[in-house]
Amino acid sequence: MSKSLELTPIQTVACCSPLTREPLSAADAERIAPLVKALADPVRLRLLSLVASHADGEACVCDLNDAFDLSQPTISHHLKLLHDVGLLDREKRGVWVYYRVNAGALGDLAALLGGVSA
Amino acid sequence: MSKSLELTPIQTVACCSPLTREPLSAADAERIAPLVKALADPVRLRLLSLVASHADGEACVCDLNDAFDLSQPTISHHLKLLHDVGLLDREKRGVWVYYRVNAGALGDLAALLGGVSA
DNA sequence: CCAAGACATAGATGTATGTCGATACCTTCG
DNA sequence: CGAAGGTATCGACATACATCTATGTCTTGG
Repeated sequence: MSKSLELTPIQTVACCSPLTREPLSAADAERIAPLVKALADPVRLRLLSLVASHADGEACVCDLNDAFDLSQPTISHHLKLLHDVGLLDREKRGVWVYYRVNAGALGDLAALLGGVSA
Repeated sequence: MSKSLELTPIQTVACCSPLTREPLSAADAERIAPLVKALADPVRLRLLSLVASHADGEACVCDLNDAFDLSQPTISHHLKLLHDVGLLDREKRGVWVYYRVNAGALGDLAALLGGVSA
């Protein structure tokens, strides 16, 4: 709602009215699009789903790599993208890296699309 | 509304569990991604929002063109894309073409992301 | 039936993106 | 310390995509 110095996509999504209530400003649309774009790939959809539905709500990269016929750098690239927009949180424990979903961000995005208030 | 042999993105979205409940199958992800991709553009986000929030829930292409600093074919291209995935319905009345949002499709997509039941 | 206007399609072009192999970076273990 | 394994970064490449101009199609008015 109020603009501070710079709004992250997540913050923009959380503050905006549902798409169906009032026209989205060009500036808001520019900030939200990268977040939606991060989801607009079958591999990233599955990654997010795998992490979200995994035991304890977190998944190790090693588990995720095995779920795809893709190279390790490619999976790493997709995870980084999801992390950069704020949909996945990252935590390194020892040698392994664990990802978990930012449920709030995903919920805010759903609210923006569906019109249900956050 | 039931076309049995092949599932449209919309139908896939409507039938799948929320992303956070169970891992999305590769096939489902492939069908859903185009729908999300259709939303993953600032212009299309604004188009959808403009149509949805317009009086009577529908908007003429002529109105939409004026809202952007883009050529008419470009807007037409984006509208076609949104229509092809089922997010916008199209109706020609006389010289003008009116678009309205498929609220169910948008809601189903939101449910898929947010985990709220469809 | 022809001209004008609203919208769609076609073809071209620059940029973004998904993927890979090679390699660098860490952390643990012997 | 040095090797091994897990993960990230880099550079390259092919494809996808957003945009434009030019043109086609359809409907209405004169």
